[in-house]
Amino acid sequence: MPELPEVETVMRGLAALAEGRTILRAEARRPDLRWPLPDRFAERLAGRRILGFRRRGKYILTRLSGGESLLIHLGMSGRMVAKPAGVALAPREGPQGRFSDMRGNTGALHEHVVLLLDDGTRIGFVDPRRFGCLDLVPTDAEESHPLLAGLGPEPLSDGFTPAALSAALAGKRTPIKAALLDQSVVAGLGNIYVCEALYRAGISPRRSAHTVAGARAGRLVPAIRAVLAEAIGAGGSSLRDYVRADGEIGRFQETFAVYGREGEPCPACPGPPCPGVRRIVQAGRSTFFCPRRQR
DNA sequence: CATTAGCCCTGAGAGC
DNA sequence: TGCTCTCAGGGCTAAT
Repeated sequence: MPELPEVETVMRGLAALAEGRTILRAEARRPDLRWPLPDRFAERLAGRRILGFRRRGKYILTRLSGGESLLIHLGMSGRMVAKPAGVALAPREGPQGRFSDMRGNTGALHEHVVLLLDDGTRIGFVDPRRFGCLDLVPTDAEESHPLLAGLGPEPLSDGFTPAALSAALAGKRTPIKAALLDQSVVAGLGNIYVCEALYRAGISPRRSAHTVAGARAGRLVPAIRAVLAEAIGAGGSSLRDYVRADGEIGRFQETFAVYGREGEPCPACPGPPCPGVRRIVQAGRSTFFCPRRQR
């Protein structure tokens, strides 16, 4: 479930491995991702130099020579699995399975796209559920891409202020939980970090979005910032491995106060009268919160 | 226009 | 042991 911190971590890992390198060859093994790969995708990548990386919301933008950028979205289950130059891809156990192509290269099952770099690095886009997508976009028009055009402010940027958030929430009658998942309100939050940020800010996920203004918005903005910054700083400890050869999935849930902790004591007010962490369903998705601390 | 339900997809885990 | 069922959810489209 890559949200902003995981995408940031993956992007940094890719940058360390691939910035300045040239794509010798690309393979499109399965074009039917969330949207079909663009025409002649693999051919258009070959020979390009990788100039730099940036992140926008949950999207990675890879600036290439020739005036185009590679847009990457990891969806729900997407990973970038990299084999650094000169390192053999370690055999891997488990349900991911393995395969060998006709050249003898091995990779994980569901490896839909492969980039081969000029120093021998091999980067695979692996996405079992295929909710992710890849596209090519003119670099000078990245922000006009249909998937990026409607995104709200970056939560870690200066533009994300309590006043800006209040303005974006004004008139919205939906629960604040649903509003924060709306990428046009703020870009990059997913279910986990919305739950955690609302907990830190002491705001009920059921509260009508337009009432989050003034002091509440003043608490929520720094709460969002803090939880994202901590998650990034924690190494995306869960997902730093996503860009490693072994594709190991790290620890995840240990750092969370409420997410996935239904029935457990609230970290801030353990014991009665606090009923502990509750789970409700909003817009078809689980919300975890402390009903005593969050109002 | 605002909001919600449905859909896509596969693996993990629970229950029988 | 092995099957079936439920859940996970990002972001779109269709329906309300």
